[in-house]
Amino acid sequence: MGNQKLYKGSLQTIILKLLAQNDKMYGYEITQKVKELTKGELKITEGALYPALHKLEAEGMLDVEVAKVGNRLRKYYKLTEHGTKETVNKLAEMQEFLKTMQQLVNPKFSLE
Amino acid sequence: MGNQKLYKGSLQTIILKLLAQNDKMYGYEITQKVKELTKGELKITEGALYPALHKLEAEGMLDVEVAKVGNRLRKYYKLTEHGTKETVNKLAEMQEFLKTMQQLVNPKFSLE
DNA sequence: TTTTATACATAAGAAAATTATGTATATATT
DNA sequence: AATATATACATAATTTTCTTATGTATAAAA
Repeated sequence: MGNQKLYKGSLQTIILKLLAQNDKMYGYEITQKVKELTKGELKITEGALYPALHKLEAEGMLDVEVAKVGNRLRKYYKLTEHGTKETVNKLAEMQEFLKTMQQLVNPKFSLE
Repeated sequence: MGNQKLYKGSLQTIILKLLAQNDKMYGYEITQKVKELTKGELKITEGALYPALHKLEAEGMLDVEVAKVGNRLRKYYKLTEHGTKETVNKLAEMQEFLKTMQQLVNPKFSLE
């Protein structure tokens, strides 16, 4: 996990993708889900997550719904219509980025 | 090219990889090579490149050799022994990052 | 002759994270 | 019963890494 800094710039896309496949999620749940899906490779910190969620909400990509579970509160986030459209774009951009980087760092490329 | 910010954090690795396969290169050459290899997808700006080269040099990853071509100067950079070792690590980290991100954003993943 | 390309560099500012800190409840461990 | 860990939110200070703007200078092309 010395590659945490490579994830810089991809947090928004990760959040949007998770919400696209899970309908609604709350912050803490997102951190746990990412840890699980990446087998501990990526640990989203609260200092990164919450500001990112607030920003996505401010941009109209997410709607919030506060729920009380026991005596503790949760903020459930879900994609707005706009957010759903943007998710498609962000995922396409991510795929292109991954493809380009793969070509750049692929050992085979040195044989050209 | 709305995905320039996804490249944040990967510049060092890109530079090292290019130097691993080209022995020695100068700054401007690197910007052109990246533009060519990525078909214009990624344009490295001077404001990002030169500080990055200076940092790699300060860290003992690169050696510099100044050359005069015509009346203009070039600074050729090449990997040090330490830089060569670090390149291997950085490339491994990059591969792991790409693999993880691929899994995270892969549409198929939503079928689990 | 004026624009574009080559070739370096740095400074100001923005974006996105890390690290540290804070509050509070719930559960597990000793 | 006491303490540590997990759950759940949040923000502030700082750092990293970039973009944008600016500067200098030579060479080639329009």
